[in-house]
Amino acid sequence: MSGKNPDVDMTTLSALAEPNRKEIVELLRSGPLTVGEIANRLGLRQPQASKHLKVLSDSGIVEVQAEANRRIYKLRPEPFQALDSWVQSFRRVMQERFDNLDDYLRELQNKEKS
Amino acid sequence: MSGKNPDVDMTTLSALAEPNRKEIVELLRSGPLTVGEIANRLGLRQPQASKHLKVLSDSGIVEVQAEANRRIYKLRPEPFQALDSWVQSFRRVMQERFDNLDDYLRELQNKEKS
DNA sequence: TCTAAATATTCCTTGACAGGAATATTCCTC
DNA sequence: GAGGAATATTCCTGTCAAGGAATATTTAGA
Repeated sequence: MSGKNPDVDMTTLSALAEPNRKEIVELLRSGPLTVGEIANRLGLRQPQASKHLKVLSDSGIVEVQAEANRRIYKLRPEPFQALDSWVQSFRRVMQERFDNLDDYLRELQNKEKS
Repeated sequence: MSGKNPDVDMTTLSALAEPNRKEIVELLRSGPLTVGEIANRLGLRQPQASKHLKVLSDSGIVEVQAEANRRIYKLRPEPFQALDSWVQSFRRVMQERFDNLDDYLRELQNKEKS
């Protein structure tokens, strides 16, 4: 038909595919945080927190603001917008319309099992 | 404030975090395909294609329909819906509103650099 | 300048995982 | 039922990434 589908950076996905990093992202949803606070709230050791934050930072998910001794990390909007666009490109799949007979029959079969 | 945020299964993310698997998913966006077709179009060897499809299947991203000799794989809507909900829970981040002074000042700084 | 706090970095080890090659399994056709 | 096509599975190997521990770096303050 028309133009290309939106894409999402693999580094975004692989960064989010690590449990601790995903938790960091969830945590930062409510606002910027310091490395120490992140480590504390998630029960991580400081070096691991720093390492995970570096990965998140390298992938552009997070940005740093130096505040004297501390580094304040916050989420960046772009990766989430890109991820959103990408997922949206599957709206046809998400609609879950049963357009053809095969799907319809398989759905009937499933209902019979219950 | 109110209820909990939507969550997304880690297996969904880690399954998608592998380049070949993501390509398989992109490919299946246009419709169900056979293992052989998937392998051909993506330049994969059949066993690797099968293995990746197993991972995708285990995570619920994909489902199989046996058709005699062949196995037809197609996308399942649920993981994408879940991923969509999850990303939507970051809408505040995605809006990129500069609600506070800090952000505003940093934005000014960036503009001065150019 | 010395110290302490906050953070980043390095080195090491271990486990997970992806690819290659070979083989097993299933099903159709003759 | 023998052979071949399509797919799954197993075994092996190498790579990469995460955690632990130690150390380096930066900054504020006395």
